[in-house]
Amino acid sequence: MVVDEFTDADVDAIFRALADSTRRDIVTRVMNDGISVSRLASRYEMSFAAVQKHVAVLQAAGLVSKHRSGREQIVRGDVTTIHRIQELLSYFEDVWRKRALRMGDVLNDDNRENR
Amino acid sequence: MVVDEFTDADVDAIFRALADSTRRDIVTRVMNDGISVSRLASRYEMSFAAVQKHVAVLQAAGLVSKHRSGREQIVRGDVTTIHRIQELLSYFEDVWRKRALRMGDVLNDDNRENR
DNA sequence: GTAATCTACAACCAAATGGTTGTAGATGAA
DNA sequence: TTCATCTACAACCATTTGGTTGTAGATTAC
Repeated sequence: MVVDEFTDADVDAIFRALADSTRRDIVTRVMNDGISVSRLASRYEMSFAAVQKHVAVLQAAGLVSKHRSGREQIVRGDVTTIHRIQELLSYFEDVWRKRALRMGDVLNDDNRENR
Repeated sequence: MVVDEFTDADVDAIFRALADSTRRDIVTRVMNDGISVSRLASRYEMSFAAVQKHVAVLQAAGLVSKHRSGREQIVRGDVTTIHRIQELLSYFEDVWRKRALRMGDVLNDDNRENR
């Protein structure tokens, strides 16, 4: 596991969920305020069922949650998980940056400045 | 596209490449110093060809590069792309954190047109 | 030279993915 | 009640993914 709270499978699911532009779009859309699945679906050129599946993938990854409101199902960004994912992304930034720096130490200055 | 330099397909490939614990492990391993594909393969319980494919996925996403050294192929973290990906991850952190702001401005490029 | 090692790549396979259509159950509106 | 809307979910399909084995080409070691 990478960060305390996440298992490898969790991280897989999160990155997997983000590896689709429609799903990335959905996540940012529902961060403002909740949007019903049907309203969401009307904005994409695919079937309602397809959007339903995308939402399910995001939900399984913990990026969004759903709650009923009458006959509608409201999708919204799951703030707590989003925050944990921010930490996850920061973690990877850290690992890469530190490792890259360590590699820079090994190399000479010319190589460092080549970028 | 989400960040200037990346197309949607680029971002797809990057997140997709990271959605596998073996590949995440490879990325962090080769950040220190380059490792040959065979040496890399010896550390995982899968065939050489399988590791070869994982490296190919990472390479296609721009996360690592390969260069020949004799009969070996050395895999190393592509520092410039890694840096751009750090910016990408920061971008998503920003978008999510500032979710109270108008979303249309932030993600217009990523949007399909509504009807 | 021959043998061992490293890589590339094709062919194949099972499972997952991303889409579709169709059917059925709740719920709200008239 | 009746009808329209929203959702859930199954079945199906094509493509991709992640793995395998096998073969062949370079390169190094002896």
